[in-house]
Amino acid sequence: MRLLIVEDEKRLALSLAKGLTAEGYAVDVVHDGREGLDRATTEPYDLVILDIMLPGLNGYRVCAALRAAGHDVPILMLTAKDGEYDEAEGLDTGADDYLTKPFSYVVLVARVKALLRRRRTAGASPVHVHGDLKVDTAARRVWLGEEEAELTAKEFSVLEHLVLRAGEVVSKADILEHVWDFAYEGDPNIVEVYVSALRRKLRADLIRTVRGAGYRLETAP
Amino acid sequence: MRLLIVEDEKRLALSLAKGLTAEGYAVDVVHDGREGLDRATTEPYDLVILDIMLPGLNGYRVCAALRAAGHDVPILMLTAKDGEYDEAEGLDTGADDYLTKPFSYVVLVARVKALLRRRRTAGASPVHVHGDLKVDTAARRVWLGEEEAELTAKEFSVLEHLVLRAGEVVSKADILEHVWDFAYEGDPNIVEVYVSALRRKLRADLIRTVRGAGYRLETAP
DNA sequence: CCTCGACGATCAGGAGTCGCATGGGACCCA
DNA sequence: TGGGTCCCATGCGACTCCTGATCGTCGAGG
Repeated sequence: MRLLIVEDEKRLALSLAKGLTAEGYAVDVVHDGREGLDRATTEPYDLVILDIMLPGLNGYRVCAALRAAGHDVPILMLTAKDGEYDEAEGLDTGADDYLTKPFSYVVLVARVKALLRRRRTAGASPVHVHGDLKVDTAARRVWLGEEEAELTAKEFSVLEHLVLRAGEVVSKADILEHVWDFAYEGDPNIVEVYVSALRRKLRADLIRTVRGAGYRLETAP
Repeated sequence: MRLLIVEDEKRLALSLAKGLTAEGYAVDVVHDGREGLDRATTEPYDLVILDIMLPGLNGYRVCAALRAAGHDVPILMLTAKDGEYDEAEGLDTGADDYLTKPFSYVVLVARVKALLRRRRTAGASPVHVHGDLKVDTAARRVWLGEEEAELTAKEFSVLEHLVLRAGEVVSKADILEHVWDFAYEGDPNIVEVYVSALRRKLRADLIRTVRGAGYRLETAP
């Protein structure tokens, strides 16, 4: 799951990014509206956290422009508490939810999770079952049969991405784009390393290699 | 399409059942949470309409129990408008959508249809069937009858291109352009090589040669 | 009906690519 | 400072892909 934070208050942006990264999300941060719009249109984010008061292009306009361009990525607006900006206007321009500053970090995470779950296309349940594999994306826990597997954050993210598209072939480039953030420029070998780890910790035949195309999580055992 | 209604207000439950039956759905009704959970785990429903305030086991717990058991049937929650129950909590436990009482019948039907549609489009990958040939482009898998065929990346690409234009004659130049780099300058014999491989791995008469023009995937056996 | 030429099919082998495993180093957090 | 995660690099093994050559087949015209 990959998030974009568009927020010009750098301290806030940084602390959010840090916290959400710790939750296991891949997080990118930009500080003005124009760049936020560029990024959101070119990179595959699962959610955008969008401040309203921004240099360059304000949050409303970024939001409206995204919707106009046909992007339906969930957008969580951050509004100032003084009511100078209207939350209803935010929802009107196509935002999915809003949060009034100041807010607690716990609330933010809850909203983010709720939005991701609500918008998820492939079955809204946070629990995915394929054969004897069970993945709880909300709790970030994995079971193989009765046994729970201990995965690292990245391992889980890779597995999550495969599970969300179970049965389909997912290319390494696709996994890279969704699981790693913008700053990453390494080679796709890293995906192989993580798939290898998942096979070792789970079961080797769970993730099939489709040579020249990518990986596929097997649905039928 | 088979629906389960778990709702203890018998008048409401009955009127919903009647209406949805008229829409062409097969509808079962139960009046308490425990029985709802039993039914939902043992019978194959396409959607569950679940009231929150229920005798026996409340809606949240039914929903959570279903998810925990690995069922990903779409769940539409019915919540009381007084906010005594939290809609966010409903979504947290794994519901797909919620509706606040009182609601109009039209809205309910719309939501039901939307949920069923969302599920269908999400799960369905583009599968092409021609005679006993089945090609799943998302999974990159090919079956001939019951037997799955193992194709290499290039073989699959060539077949995919033919399948997308099934019944039409596709020239070798056309295949070259789409499957190979546009800059490819090798000789067209390469296409013949791959068609040959496909015939060997699938069935010889599946791909017809049209001398001087190209190849055609047979649609009728 | 036969012949010949052009087009297509098939085969095998080597070059190159792709994927896997592994170990080590950088970094972070306790 | 120590444990753990994450990323990088390397070497190996296996498979794919393409080339070129030979063989087969179709069909038009003599």
